[in-house]
Parts: sequence; C-alpha cells; structure tokens
Amino acid sequence: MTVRVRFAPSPTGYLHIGGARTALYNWLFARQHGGTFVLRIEDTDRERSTPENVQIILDALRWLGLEWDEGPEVGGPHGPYFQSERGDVYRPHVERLLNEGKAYRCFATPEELEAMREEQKSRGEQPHYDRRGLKLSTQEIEANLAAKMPFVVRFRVPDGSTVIEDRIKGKVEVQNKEVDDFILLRSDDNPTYNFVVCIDDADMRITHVIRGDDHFTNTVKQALMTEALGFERPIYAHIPLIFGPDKKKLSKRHGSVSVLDYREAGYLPEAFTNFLALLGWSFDDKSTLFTGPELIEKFSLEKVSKSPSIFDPAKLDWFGGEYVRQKPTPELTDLALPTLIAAGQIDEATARERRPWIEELVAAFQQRFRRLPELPELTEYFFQSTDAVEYEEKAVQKLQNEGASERLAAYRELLANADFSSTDKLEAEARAFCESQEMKFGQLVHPVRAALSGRIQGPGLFDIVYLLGKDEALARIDRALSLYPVSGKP
RNA sequence: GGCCCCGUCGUCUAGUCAGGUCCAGGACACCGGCCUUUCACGCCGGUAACACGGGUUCAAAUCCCGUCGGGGUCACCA
Repeated sequence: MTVRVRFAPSPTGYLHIGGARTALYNWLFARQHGGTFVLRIEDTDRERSTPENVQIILDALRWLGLEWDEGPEVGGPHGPYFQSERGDVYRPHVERLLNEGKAYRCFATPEELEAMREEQKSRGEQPHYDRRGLKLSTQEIEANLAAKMPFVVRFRVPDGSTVIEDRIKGKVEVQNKEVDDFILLRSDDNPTYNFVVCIDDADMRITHVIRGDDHFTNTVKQALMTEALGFERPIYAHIPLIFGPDKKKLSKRHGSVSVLDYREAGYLPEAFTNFLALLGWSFDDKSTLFTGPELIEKFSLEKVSKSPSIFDPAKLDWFGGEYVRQKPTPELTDLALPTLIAAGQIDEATARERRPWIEELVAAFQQRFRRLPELPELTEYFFQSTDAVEYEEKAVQKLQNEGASERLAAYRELLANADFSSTDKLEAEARAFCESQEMKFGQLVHPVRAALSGRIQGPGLFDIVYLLGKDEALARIDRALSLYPVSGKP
C-alpha cells in the first residue's frame, strides 16, 4: 500500500504553529514511506476563506520546505483540491445514504432545536438531538417536501460502539449513543465538514489521517460515516495539541502563533522545523539536532508523545542560534544581506562590490546572533560615518580611564604603519607593542574598542580594526581623542 | 456537566507496553566556574521531576484501584 497523507487547512487565517507541525509530521511520514503528500484546502466556509489566506498558507509551507505532491498550483489526479470546487461530488452520496436509510431528513428549524436543547438542560439532561426527524412518517415527509419546507439531512448513527485504533493514542472505544445524528447536508444544500471529509479522503485515496487531537471526536463520526459510505477507513493518528504557557490551546493571545511571523522574526527555517519536530516527538534520549533527511529517516508516529506540549520560545531561540552558527558563511551572508539592506546599512550594488568584505563581517558576528534581523543591530557602527558613531556611556568611561588616551594615541601611531593584511598580523603587532610598552593587553584593547565602535562589546577587536580598514580606524581614533583628550590624573 | 485523552525537572523529553541495570538520563532555561581583549561561542560543574493515596510484589516511575489536576469536544464552523 502506497502511503497517501494530506494536510487540509482551512484558509480562514494564517498558518499557525500547530498546523505547521501537523503539516510537518504528515510530510515527514509521506517522505519516509515514499508516499504522497496531498494539500487540500478546506474553504467551504465562504465567509472566512479568502484567496489571500490560501496564499499565506502556501507561502508558509514553502518557507518550511514542505513541498506538496498534489494540491493547489501543482494539481494532481484526484482534484480539485479546493473543497469549494468539489460541490458536485457530494450529491450522489447524499441520495444514496437517504435511499439506504442511513440518513434521513429533518425539518426542524434551528430555533426549534435550540428550544429543545434548552428544555433538555432545564430537565438536567445533556443536550442532544432527539431524532425527531426519524419519527416522521412517509406521508409527513412527503407533505413537508411538497410544501417546500426547508430541511437538513442527518446521518443515522448506528447502535453499538466504535473502536478507533489510533497510531498515537492507541485503542479508544466510544459508545455510538454519545454521538448525535449529525447533519450532513444543510438546509441551504451545502454539505458539512464531517461528511465531505470522508468523501474527499476516500476520493483522494488517503491512507493515513494525521491531525490535531482536537479532531478526535470528529473521528468517531467520520469513521462511522466512512463505513456507511462503504469506503475503507484510513488509519488515524491524533497528535496532542500545543499549549501556551498557561496550558491552554495555543492561540493568538499567547503572542505570535503565525508561522510567517517567525519568518519575519528571522529564524532560519531549518531551525524552526527542527524545533517543531521535537515539540511532541523525540527520537531517543540524546538527539536534538536533526537535518531534514535525518528527520525523514528517523520520524515515527509511535514515538509521538501522548501528552500535550507547551510552546517554549526560549528553546526556539536556541535552535535559531544553533543553525546560524552551523550555516556556511557564504550562505548565511546571502540570507542576512536583505536585513542589512532593509536596515539601510548597505545597498545592493555596494553589497555586490564588497561581497568578500561582507562575508568577513558576517563571519565576525556569526556566533553572536540567532535571528537574521539581530545582525544589523550589531553591525551598525561599521556603516556609519566617522562622526555619526555614538559612544555609549560605558565606552566613554573606557576612554576616560587613567592613561587611556595616551595609550590610544600611541596605538594610533602603530596602526598608521600597521600591516592590515590580516587580523592575526594586527593582533600580533598589538601584542608586541604592549609588551614593549609594559602595558597589559586589556589596557589597550578596551579603549581602542570603545574608540572604534562606541561600544564595549562585540567581536574580537582586531576583526573590528581589520573590517574598518586603516583610514577609518585612524579617523575614529582621532575623533575619540579629540572628544576625550584628557585622561585621568597622573 | 456528559464523553474522550493526558499527568517524569520551570519547559521539551528518555525510561512505562516486556517491574530490578533509575536515590531517574539528555536538552532548553537558570546559577556557578573555566577559556578570554569584551560579548558571544565552547568547555566543566550545579539547582531541579516520577501529581497524590492505597494495593500487588523480594522489588514499582513502570502493574492494579481510587483520588486530584489539566486538556479536548459536545453547532445548519472547519
């Protein structure tokens, strides 16, 4: 049996973290088994579904690297893949179910049903549909139909119980009487979700349904419906939900839950998928870093946790830094360049001309950021004119320490004739200089760093010197010297 | 409330099915230290958990029962 799985989002908003993880697990499962990953858009809610939202979902999936084999924009033999375009495929099934007595009409209005539920509640009963439609005689139905009374079609839930052999949850048995005779065709002639899903999944030859645990109660309905329709039941796997720190289903109020927000925040997609994969799944007691191919090879539904997990942004940050560090510098440069450009630090033409320099700059900071947009915050002073560099308070202190300006001035002379061909040479010369002056290395480094960058932290000092170049380094020292000429008293 | 699911460090988890090798392992976070020109990286170390109560057993995080706690779901939404 060839594995066929699907991800079936509703384009009513962004793709959220939970949906992304569901998509990832489906994709991983398909790739591992050489199967097919189908993307189906469940846009039957015309009010809330928009083409823009569809595009957002596609963008998000592509960013995560989850290419689909069948679905929007790629087509496939089992389309259409937009539920809104599948209207006609459902009608014959409604008729069949009706003829076979597996479904029936109910003429009760929403108001009547509401009243029914209220009454049940007032009697201390659980609200439930009382099968009033089933009690109608053939004559009554004919008369109502002739009178053009609106009706819905309900599924007649059989007696007994339903056992779901869930690949993650294990065996779960539910009494069918817990399930109401749900509606499969609305009075406006539109079929409902629990009905169309069964037909779509069957039409698309879906073998495994992997989705969020919030669908579990639907699963019982769908299993029953699938059986009534005469289709083969897919294998189900329900992934526990992702919670926010308050242990409630992750939602907007927990901050960013949209996948594209994380792209905006500048996380590398590999970091994000690695993080997502491990939210609710683990391979063993040691491994945390997985490449895409490793994930495909090692993923398994059996090792998906049965308990919900809480989204921890701090851990995502760690993954972010980890992937930034292990990314080859040229590639990282390509990825980071747009943020430098967006920050106004460089333009595209200059970036091309100074490509080797940019790569060296990125390399100098590679250990120091986790998200792309953090880079321009760190590199700002490299792109400012000499006079625009601002000195933070602590940097000013470094410049005003006893003897600092004298040491700075002395180093300026050294630098004027220094060999700028490499960071190492600059450092070696500085060290030799300190030794000859019987000066501690740190006494030189700190004021120089302050003079060049206006800051007290950053990459290795000689990376800064080197990246700035001789002219600019001298100019910045001169400026610092003119601003803070007086050292502490002798 | 009914039904269903879940409950190991603050968080993600290994271990639970096949009880002993677990006074519970790893990772993130946090705290200390080392490295060092700062920050970061890296390295070393530390704090920290079997929800509770019974039972079975020579032995229970692991099996059984109960309690408590958390969540999901109960629409002419998907």
